[in-house]
Amino acid sequence: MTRAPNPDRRRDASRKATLAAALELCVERGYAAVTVDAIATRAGVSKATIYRWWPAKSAIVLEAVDEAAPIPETFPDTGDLASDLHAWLSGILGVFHDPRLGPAFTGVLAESQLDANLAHQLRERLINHRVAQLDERMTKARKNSELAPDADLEVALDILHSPIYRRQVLHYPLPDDAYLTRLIALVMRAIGPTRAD
Amino acid sequence: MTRAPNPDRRRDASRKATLAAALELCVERGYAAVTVDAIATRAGVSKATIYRWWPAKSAIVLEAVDEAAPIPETFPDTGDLASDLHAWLSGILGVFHDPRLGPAFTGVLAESQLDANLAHQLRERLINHRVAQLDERMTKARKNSELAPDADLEVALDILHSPIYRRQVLHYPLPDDAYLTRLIALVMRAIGPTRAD
Amino acid sequence: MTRAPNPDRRRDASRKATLAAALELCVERGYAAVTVDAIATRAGVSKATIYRWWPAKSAIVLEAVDEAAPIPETFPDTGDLASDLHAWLSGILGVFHDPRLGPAFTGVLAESQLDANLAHQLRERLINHRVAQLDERMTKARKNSELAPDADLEVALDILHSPIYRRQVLHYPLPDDAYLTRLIALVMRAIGPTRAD
Amino acid sequence: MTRAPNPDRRRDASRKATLAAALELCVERGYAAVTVDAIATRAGVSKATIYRWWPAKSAIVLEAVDEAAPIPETFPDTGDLASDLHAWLSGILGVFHDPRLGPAFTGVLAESQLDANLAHQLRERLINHRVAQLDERMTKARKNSELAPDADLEVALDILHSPIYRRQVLHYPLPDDAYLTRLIALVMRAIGPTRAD
DNA sequence: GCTTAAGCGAGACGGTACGTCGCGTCTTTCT
DNA sequence: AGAAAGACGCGACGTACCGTCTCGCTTAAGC
Repeated sequence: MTRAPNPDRRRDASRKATLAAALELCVERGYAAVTVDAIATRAGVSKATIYRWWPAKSAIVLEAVDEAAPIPETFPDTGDLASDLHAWLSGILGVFHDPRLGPAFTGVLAESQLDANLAHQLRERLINHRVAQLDERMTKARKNSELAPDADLEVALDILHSPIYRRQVLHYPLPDDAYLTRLIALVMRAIGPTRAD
Repeated sequence: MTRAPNPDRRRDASRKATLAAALELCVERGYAAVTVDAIATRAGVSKATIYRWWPAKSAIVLEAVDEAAPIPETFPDTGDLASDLHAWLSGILGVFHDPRLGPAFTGVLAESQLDANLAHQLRERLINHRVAQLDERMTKARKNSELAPDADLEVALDILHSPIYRRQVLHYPLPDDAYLTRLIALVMRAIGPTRAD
Repeated sequence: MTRAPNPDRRRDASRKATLAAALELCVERGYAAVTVDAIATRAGVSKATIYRWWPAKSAIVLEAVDEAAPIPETFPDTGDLASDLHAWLSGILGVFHDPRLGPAFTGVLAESQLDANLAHQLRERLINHRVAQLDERMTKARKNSELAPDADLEVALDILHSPIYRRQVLHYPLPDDAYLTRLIALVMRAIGPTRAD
Repeated sequence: MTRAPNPDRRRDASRKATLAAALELCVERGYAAVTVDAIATRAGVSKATIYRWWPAKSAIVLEAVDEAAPIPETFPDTGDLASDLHAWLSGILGVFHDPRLGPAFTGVLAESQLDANLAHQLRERLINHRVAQLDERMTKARKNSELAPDADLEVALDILHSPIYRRQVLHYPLPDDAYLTRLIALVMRAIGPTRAD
């Protein structure tokens, strides 16, 4: 039984070096080809130290992505919902296209599918609070009559995000701006303010 | 260079045993924990034979899923588009819930995300022709004024499928019937013929 | 370069606890399975402290054995050389059979074989002065005509001790009393005074 | 549970390369500093293969020494027992002094002390049958009146071998020719033909 | 009695070897 | 020639110990 280590005594330099090395290696070799050994060597950190603080490669990369992710966790609010949504979704796509984060994030996403625990971490650290913001904005919009009073926000929200994942998983090209515009248009047509004006 | 083997002399019993073993093991241990060695042992087939005919575990499982998948490749056409869509999407979800296929399919899907080639195979063998059918049905519906003449079918199609994938990847619960109903309602509101103004 | 520590300020409780822990662990797990970490934990002493005062596990155990060894460093002299030798050799065997010291001593002995420095320490601290006593006694005996005047004491001494080591190394059963008697008889026949011709 | 491998299918080249590498590395670095990894690398053999056939480094080195040991398993018989013994013991010492075998044999010997199983192997493969020969020769000599009829051969045999081990363990210089002569002289004086001629 | 420098317990760390596992290739023998 | 059996080289895994280190805390000597 290896006792739990004391986080207070953790050396932050090793932690940072590990996360940085993980991201770099994902870029250079692709997530699947990255090994914990390679991360340790690149970071100048011992494997024991890595395993002391992370259970697996996926956890390292997840934390690295979380830490390095462009922070926009607050939803834009320009008053124009459609364009706010566009900006928001563009932001999400930005992570996939980011040369430094894309390969890493893709890898974690793939592994999440086979690892319920990792998926849980991923949702907690990267997804849920951002989605909550979107939800809030939409709810407010519905109150403000920017949306139909009976708009099914839950489904709408799902719809807005989901195509990114399907395309990512099946290696279809990710949505571009034009696609986003059409997507948002379709959704607004379904849940926009009742056309009875 | 090992010459390509002659498929005519291939022993079909070995092929079937391999595919069956692959599916069983995915059920028992989960896709990630299945190894080619285990498949070979379970199937009573030599590893050399397996590698003669498949490049990797993922290819075996993909073929096994393809072969065992409930075949409904033809789109239902009851005249009621909404209910046809519901049936169709239920069918897709059936593969995920199928106790024999679910774990295997999930695994291939996950690995596809990291392997462009596998994703290509997956689309070719399991996805594209089915989507084409859906596309055809929708196009016909638009012609028949079951849908708005300017309905953005490409996006609509995407939207209908995508939530399954997002939920699958992030380990959210998969859509149930109620959700499908709401999803289809939303889409129909956007592209349905209603706009009788 | 870490400066040499000041022995005056050394905490004796830590030293004793370390030596005791080392012996206990040798008994419980066998010398080979004892680790410095385990000694430190058991003794409630930090590893830094251990390495401040000892270079390695072997040195700790050697010191522990030295300290705990039944002290009979003075050679018995009852006038009967044969029985004195018997008593003496029994004493040596006692260390091997001592439940508290045996495993530890065995371990140090084994490691000595691969570590010239440790062997040197071992001879200095545990062996040489005792052998010197035996030597002295034998020389006196030769002077007193208890032994032949031309007795080859160096070889005789060697012979008396050596079987213990050979048996120890090769895991033959250690000499028992009967064996000692025969051994001493043989030696006395070779170097005893008998040759009254 | 890894099933036992089939020795018939074993690749002899790998076996030989492993044994050779083990011996070389013992010479270059000393037994203690040799690692299984290093043996594998030097031999161009995988670690898995090594562990398939040997349980530990010590077993490899033991087998290597056994295989490479100068074969004289037959006891010389020139009619002159003393000189035969001298030749025999010189032969044993030769293994310790052999630049190719010495370090390896020393290492196995040391480790035997801590590993009853290894000691058993060592006795079986290298020691017992040779000692049996010596025993036979001595018994014959006693019958032929080259030795006293009541000579205690068991002890005598022990005595002849043992000093080598004691000196080896404690890093005293190994016996040289002069010492052997004196040792044999002493033993012969004890068990030689009764001086009443 | 106050400072200060050492010893100390705790335990994280970089390193290195361990013994195992899975991959994809190969060799042998049988059919 | 295809296949079953399974040994092999490779390389990553996750663990264990080593000996060093950094951190506060204690503790005694010198002011």
